[in-house]
Amino acid sequence: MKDLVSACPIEDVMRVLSGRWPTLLLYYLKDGTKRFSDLQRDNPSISHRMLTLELRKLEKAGIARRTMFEGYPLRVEYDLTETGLKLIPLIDALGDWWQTAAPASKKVAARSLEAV
Amino acid sequence: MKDLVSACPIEDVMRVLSGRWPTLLLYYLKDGTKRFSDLQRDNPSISHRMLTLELRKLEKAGIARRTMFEGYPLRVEYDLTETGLKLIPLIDALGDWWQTAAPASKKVAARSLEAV
DNA sequence: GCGTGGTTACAAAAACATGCGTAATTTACT
DNA sequence: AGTAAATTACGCATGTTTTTGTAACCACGC
Repeated sequence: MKDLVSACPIEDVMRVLSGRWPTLLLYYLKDGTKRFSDLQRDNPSISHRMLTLELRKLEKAGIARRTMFEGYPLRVEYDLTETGLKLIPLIDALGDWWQTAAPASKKVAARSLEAV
Repeated sequence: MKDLVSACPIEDVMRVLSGRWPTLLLYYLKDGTKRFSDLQRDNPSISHRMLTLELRKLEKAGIARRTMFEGYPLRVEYDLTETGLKLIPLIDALGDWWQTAAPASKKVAARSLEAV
């Protein structure tokens, strides 16, 4: 039986941020409150199933907040918590690091291809 | 292995850092040069195969450097590149963020995420 | 035959996609 | 007026694909 909360905080962080979607969603949510359908439009390649699952994960981790409005058609809004907002500059720093550091090996080619 | 370059830098970064091992290996490599067997000892729960695969990934991403010495028994050493070293404070910042921001609710979150 | 750093083939698990169903109200069509 | 269809944010069942794990084997020199 594994440890539920690991000794290393980095392990815990990566349990939340790992994968294709979490940081991307952060990236879109930083612009402000978004509805489910907004996020779908922002990132058409995510399936609606993944979108719900990932949003729940972010919510449970205290990064995003989910607000549901009564009535039909359904309306649900998502935005970042204080904690989530603090995460943004850290994610950005990672992006910057990637772009500035060791450009040679990374920019193998200006390839178009599946842009998200 | 998938190509490391896409439209969004964050996507690229996470393609390298996602998963259980990359950041952990970073964490151990930051202490200095390590041999394959050192890393195995540092983190006994990683499988032999995963360790080689992850190390190759870090190498390919320009984060770690692999130095092989001729002769037997084989000797291979790993350490961080300049680029890799620059990544360390960013990873640390993520760890700090996790610990400082709403610590109580997160330990709960980490637990419930496992259940999912 | 042990220890080193690997590889290969195969199995298991996790991540992710696809398509259908649901709700109450509004719009559109006949 | 009456019916059909669209809307929204999901849940569920069932794929497919990707990642990770297991185990065995290789090379070599001592």
